[in-house]
Amino acid sequence: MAQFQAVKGAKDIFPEEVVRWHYIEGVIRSVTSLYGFSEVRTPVFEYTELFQRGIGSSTDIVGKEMFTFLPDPNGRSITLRPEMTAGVMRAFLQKNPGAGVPVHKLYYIADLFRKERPQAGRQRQFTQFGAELLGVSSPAAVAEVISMMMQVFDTLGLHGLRLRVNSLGDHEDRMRYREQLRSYLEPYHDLLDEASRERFEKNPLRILDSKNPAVQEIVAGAPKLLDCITIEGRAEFDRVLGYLSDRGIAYEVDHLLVRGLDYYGHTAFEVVSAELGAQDAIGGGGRYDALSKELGSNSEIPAVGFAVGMERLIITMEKQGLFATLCPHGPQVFVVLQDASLEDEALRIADRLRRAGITTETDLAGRSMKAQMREANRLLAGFALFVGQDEVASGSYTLRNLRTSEQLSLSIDAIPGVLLESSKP
RNA sequence: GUGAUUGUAGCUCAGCUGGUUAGAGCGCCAGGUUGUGGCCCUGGAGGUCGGGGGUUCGAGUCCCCUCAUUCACCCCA
Repeated sequence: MAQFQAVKGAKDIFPEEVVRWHYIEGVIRSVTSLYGFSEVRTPVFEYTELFQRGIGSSTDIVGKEMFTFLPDPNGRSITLRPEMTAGVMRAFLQKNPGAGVPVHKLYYIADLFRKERPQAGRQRQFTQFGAELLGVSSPAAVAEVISMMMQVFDTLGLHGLRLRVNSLGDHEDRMRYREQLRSYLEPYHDLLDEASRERFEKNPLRILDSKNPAVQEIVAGAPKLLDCITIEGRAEFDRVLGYLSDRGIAYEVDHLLVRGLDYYGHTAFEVVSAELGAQDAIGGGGRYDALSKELGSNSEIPAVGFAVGMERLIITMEKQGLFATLCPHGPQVFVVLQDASLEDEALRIADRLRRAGITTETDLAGRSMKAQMREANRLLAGFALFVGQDEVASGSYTLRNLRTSEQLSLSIDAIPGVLLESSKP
């Protein structure tokens, strides 16, 4: 047992896996650029009030999951970001104070921190890929954002994901619905579990997405949030659905979908993967028109966005065998030296090959030739180049093709050409 | 925060109702091939059995505490 291990809920990512991240990040960068989104990077910490105001102090995230600290005795409380939307909006408002807001399209791939108990698909430090469309939140804008998210999944080859959408209406709609839901649940009050009873007082909407089967049964007959929405709101939601159908994006309207963050309103959505176990949401998002004012802007900036959990994405892709094509490639050549006295010569040759643009490795540990050859094989090197007394004396080096086992004797000057030629597809 | 689970070699794991020097596979190193890999054969190195305490003639095995892991609740990506 090592004396130190990674902090609970934090993971090391080694090269074999980093390859996967690079691949996914590449797809994200290309798809987002197709939609005209540009990357934004914001600080990993923010003043704590930003999250209290933005996410809402009644949420679990703010209530009990934040890594918060005081930088110095008289300083302001600071928190490691538990999500990106509040920070991106803050950055945007800081850069564009009070300006008439044109459309801005931003995306990010960022590390976040939440002090939860780790479990499958949940870590204390995790990464989200997300996008924020600021300045419009029209049905077309909502559809655009959902469409981009789905295109990323699609390009990665994911299948069997379910997109659930719902409309949370505006604030008044929700207040109205809240009362309807309360009066519906009233007679069942004693049948509800403890958590649901508490929500009955504080935030009855959260009872809708309870995992407790008994509660789900009760909730199944509850009035629908969608039915409390104004005609205009309902029409907008239908237009979003129309755009999705139009683009061939499958969805299901889920009346029980309520997102946990306070700033969401109107359209909300979530994508779940059957491969994930209990934490099955791979991504989610919605409209958050109210956030800008909550953060002190004097004009409301309509906005839509989503976030996708990178680790959950990777788990799902792994389960679906989508990394199979990602084959590792070794160095083009491994320089094998006969004995330690030739180290200088071997390093000179390696240096020369690298300057010629050839990926080259050599033994740095003074190991036997057999061990060096095994290493070359393990690394998936294309060739082995032998550096021995004979070669140095004659100036003619032995180059062995490790795939075909063919060997050639070549002058150093001829080697780069042969290697470059052989690595062409 | 709550519940359960697991913790033996670098890795994946065996170790029956407590009984002498703790095992396997893979990996690693060396040799079989004194200048050559992948397959095969032989040998070798490597373990405070998570940590602490207790019961016992005797504990990897039983009890308590503790730390860590994993999964679930909660919540969310």
